[in-house]
Amino acid sequence: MANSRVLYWFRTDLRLHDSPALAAALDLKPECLYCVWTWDPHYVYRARVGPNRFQFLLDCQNDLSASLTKLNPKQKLLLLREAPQTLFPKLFKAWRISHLVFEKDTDAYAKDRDETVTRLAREAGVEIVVRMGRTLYDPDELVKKCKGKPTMSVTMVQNAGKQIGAIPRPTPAPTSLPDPGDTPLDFEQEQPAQQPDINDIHRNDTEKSYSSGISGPGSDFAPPTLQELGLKPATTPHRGGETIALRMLDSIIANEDYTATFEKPKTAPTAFEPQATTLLSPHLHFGSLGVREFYWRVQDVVSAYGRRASQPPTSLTGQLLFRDMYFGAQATLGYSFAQTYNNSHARFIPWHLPSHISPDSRLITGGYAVDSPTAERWFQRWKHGRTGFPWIDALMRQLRLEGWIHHLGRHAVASFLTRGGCYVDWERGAEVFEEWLIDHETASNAGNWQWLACVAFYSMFYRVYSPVAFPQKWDKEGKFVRRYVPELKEYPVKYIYEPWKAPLADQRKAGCLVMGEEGGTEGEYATYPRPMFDFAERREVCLKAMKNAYKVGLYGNDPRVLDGSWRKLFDDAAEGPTEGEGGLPGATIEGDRTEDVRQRGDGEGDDAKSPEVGTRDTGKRGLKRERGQATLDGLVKRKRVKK
DNA sequence: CTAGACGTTGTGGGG
DNA sequence: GCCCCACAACGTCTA
Repeated sequence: MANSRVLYWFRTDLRLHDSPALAAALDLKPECLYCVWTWDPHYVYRARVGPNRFQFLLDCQNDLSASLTKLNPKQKLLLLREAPQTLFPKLFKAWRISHLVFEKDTDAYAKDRDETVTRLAREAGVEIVVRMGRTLYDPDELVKKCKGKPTMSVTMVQNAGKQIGAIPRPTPAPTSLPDPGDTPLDFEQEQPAQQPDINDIHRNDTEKSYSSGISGPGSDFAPPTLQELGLKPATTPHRGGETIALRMLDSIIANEDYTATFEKPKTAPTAFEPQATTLLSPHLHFGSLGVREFYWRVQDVVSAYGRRASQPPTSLTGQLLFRDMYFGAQATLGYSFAQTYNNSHARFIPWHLPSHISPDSRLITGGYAVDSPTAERWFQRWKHGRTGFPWIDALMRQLRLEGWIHHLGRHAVASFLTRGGCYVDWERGAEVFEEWLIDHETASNAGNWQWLACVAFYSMFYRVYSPVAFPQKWDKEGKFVRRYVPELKEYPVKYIYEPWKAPLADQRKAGCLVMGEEGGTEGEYATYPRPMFDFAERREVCLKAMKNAYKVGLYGNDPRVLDGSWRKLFDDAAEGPTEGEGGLPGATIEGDRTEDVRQRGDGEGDDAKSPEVGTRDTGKRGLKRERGQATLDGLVKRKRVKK
């Protein structure tokens, strides 16, 4: 379209190849093209994002910006430091935008945000172009073909997919780009409120990404640095960016046997350097790899390979179907997909450490009730890799350090925290994964936690993962444990998964004594914690409790769950906070927390203590899932900064 | 409607 | 390495 001035809004599509939305933008034959990222306070302060995932995002942005410049020296990614909801009306005018183009996003917050932006664009007379490119199928279409029901099995996705038709081939990356127009900033920056800042546990300095105007400290629209965000250094070896993603995909595809015969359950969660799976998940999350590019590159190898190729759901393309399944479920259920409360498809189980619920929004707040000091201690020891079970601790330490663990490793730690050990609410575990995973995707994370906790998607709760037996399927010698729990490096193979069974003489010889809860040193020896419970005993307790909760048969939207009267259906002595009769699942609601336990940060010694029974909160009343535009407005300070 | 097979990824024992 | 079974037993999908 002649004379069109197009604003291309990058979000979770940080790539040039396989982007239907970018192709649509270029189809407009724009007179000028602005490539924009809006630096959203929702992500900076109100979502759980550790330094590793932030680094991955910045990698993706910097790589994309360089690629844009390669196609046209005048182009780059223009990072604008303001929430899109407040920025766009000003920007549309200042840059005389005629079209706004972006990729469709069905995440709950993204839907709210995009509805607002769409309304603002309409009011400004800006035309909107939206294309789907994030999943194999448009989640809304999937759901429509399922008669409005959430996609709760891969079979449903496959059947719906057949009706929708073939998955489109990827669109090629552009080979040239029009110039951007001028970028005047003759308007004021609306600064967000820094509080609540649920990421402050990851900062060792002040967060400054909004304090130097819309175009940043160099006035050049460059992405910020971790230092500007006040974040501690990243520790992951996994780096982001489309260039890396495409190189990784090339090397996977080059190995035809691996690509065509991949079977997820047979890959080793204990493998490191190299890992057994593709490591492409964070690239799919940020969009530095196009999902249809991945699908078709694999599918072409599979088609040529013949009968010996593996099939969905275990094959590589099968993994993508699971991703679509979770997106389809989330698209139907919205914010409540990420919690049990008010979720029609999640089973209600009276877990320990239940979430606080905001009575107005019916959404979890980010805080939780400490119904049992023991469960809280278990949770903290789990989070920081000091359970005394080397397999679990190695995984949790790898997760914290590198931001990625193998899918089956995620199974092991999730089963252990919930139905197969601690009987702690899966929402606690999901929050830790959200904080630390570089590939965190709300739909997949919530869905997989529901799967492992046996509250949805999966129900064979009697299949419990053993922290001792499971890893031995792949790693008899315990190489993985020795890598991530180095204090056990010299332990005999016989005791590597059960160090508490090693005779004292062997412990001394290995230079590490099994004692206490913390780990540390004792004289000349290192120490490793005793196991925090007898696993066989906890397995029995959990099985009995799960069986009972299944028999009671409540779902998250049952009136008795909503009003707290579910307790009448459980024996007072049953596992979990089942005593008494009244109150919401979390036993506390907003404004009712006399014994608020504040988060003590992420440092050493922040766990393994025993807080009093009471409540625990992020200290900043999360509100993470509660924010529509109305509440977002409330969080935006009206302080204006002249640029 | 029912019956039976199946469900990406359990464990422990046996062949 | 592969298969089978018992354990005690869930929901979904298909015939």
